[in-house]
Amino acid sequence: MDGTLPTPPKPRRSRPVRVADEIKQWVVERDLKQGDKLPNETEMIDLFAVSKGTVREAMRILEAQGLIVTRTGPGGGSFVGKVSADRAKSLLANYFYFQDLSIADIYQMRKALEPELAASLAGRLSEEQLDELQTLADRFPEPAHSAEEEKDQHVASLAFHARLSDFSENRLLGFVIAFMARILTDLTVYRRLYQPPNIELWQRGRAHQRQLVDALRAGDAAKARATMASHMAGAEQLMKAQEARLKRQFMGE
Amino acid sequence: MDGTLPTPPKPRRSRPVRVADEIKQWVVERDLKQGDKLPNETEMIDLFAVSKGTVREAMRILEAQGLIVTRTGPGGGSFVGKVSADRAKSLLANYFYFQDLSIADIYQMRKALEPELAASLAGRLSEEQLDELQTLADRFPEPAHSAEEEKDQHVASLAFHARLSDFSENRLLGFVIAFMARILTDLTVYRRLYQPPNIELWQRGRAHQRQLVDALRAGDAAKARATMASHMAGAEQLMKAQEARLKRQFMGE
DNA sequence: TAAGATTTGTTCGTATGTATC
DNA sequence: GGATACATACGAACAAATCTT
Repeated sequence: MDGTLPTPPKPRRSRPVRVADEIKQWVVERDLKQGDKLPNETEMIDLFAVSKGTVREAMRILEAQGLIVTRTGPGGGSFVGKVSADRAKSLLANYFYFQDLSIADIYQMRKALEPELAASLAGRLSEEQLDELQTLADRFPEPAHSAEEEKDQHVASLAFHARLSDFSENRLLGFVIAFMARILTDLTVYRRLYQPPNIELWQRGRAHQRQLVDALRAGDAAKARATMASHMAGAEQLMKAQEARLKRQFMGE
Repeated sequence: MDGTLPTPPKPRRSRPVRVADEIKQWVVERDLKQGDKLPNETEMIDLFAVSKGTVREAMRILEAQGLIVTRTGPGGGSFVGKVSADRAKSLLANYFYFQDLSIADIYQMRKALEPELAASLAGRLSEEQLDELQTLADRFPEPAHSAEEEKDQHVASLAFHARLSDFSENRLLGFVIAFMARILTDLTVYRRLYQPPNIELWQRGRAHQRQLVDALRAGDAAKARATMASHMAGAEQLMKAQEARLKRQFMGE
């Protein structure tokens, strides 16, 4: 039976896409590392037996994924490039653009992860790193006078968390936390949140950040975790008051 | 002062990249949704005053990010496309290809997130969903007889977690958990892990999965969380025995 | 089944831009 | 500044896929 295939749903990948895959494979087979040079256009044309236009489209595909970079001129060409954290966040943001994320969803994650991060960093940061965090936490010592200033304070607070995530040795944990900070920052910047700022909660949040730096300095993992957990609970309250679905934006780059 | 700009370090984005950005903006301005049609090639050429090749390269960039899909023929053209979870995972995997992730890193995350997922699903799954999980958990009732079978069991176990993550209403939480399951699956498939399988730990893990389904069915969030936490601790032990850096592969699609 | 229409897919030739020497 | 080695961009032609009649 079934002598004829029922034409399986074959999306028929175009030639540039196939060539892009072949190039990837070519790179993997040769175990090329970041910075290594790929064949130039004319060599690619011979290698994969396609025209220049097709090669170029394939290169754009790889470039869009951050896998290669290209330079013109002598000594130029295409090179294996390391995908940057920033680009990875952008590509991921494109996905969540189509999802229906709520503030509550993000804070469910933050409550689970940020205390973990805090605990794992206790006693492992250098003086410089601690000082930098201290500086970030000490910005905006005065209560906000305007909605605009309120917004700046919130962005600064998120920057504190993003910086903290940079210090994590666990790249996955750090990335996810930084990604959430970015989403919340975009949300804060693009929207006019904060009609009725809750001064008291903000003050407590800032106090938490300072306490956290102290705990990190003292190497007290348990206290760092508890402080962060408390901080997250407060921040969540603050955000939930402004319950909003995340802005759908065709984000880029 | 500064009558002349000091020519900031401008990487000079190529024309296709700029056009891709313009198209994105064009789409956002018109608030196009998934499935909406974009102008065809010739219209794009007029619209952005570039050649056909440039338009096509720009389209490839957007396509590589999953933002558009393209079909040939009458009624064909380019359409706004929803970024699939699978593609998002692939793009993210490209980033972590260049990072140095350890088993311990992933399990630090799993221990924090999977119990949270379990708790949030308690009492919220349909009979069908619970039965499906039960079926997944009941596969491989016999202890593994070979390393190959051992591997299959591990992959099946990860499939259980991946399926569980699909049911989460928190898309971010679900995505991150599914992503980790995928990384671990790839790791298991591509590597010959499991020389000395620990039968007892595996049995306990399978028992945990069944207990978890029971707790979910009973709507007992606390028990679901505790069971999952215990399960993660066991799985971590099992994996750490095979401490390995994650395979570096130029992953794709 | 077949022909025609529509739209993307692919190639080639040529010219221009850019960075290095 | 000129030569060189690359990528970049354009335009015209043709091929392939797919829908309609």
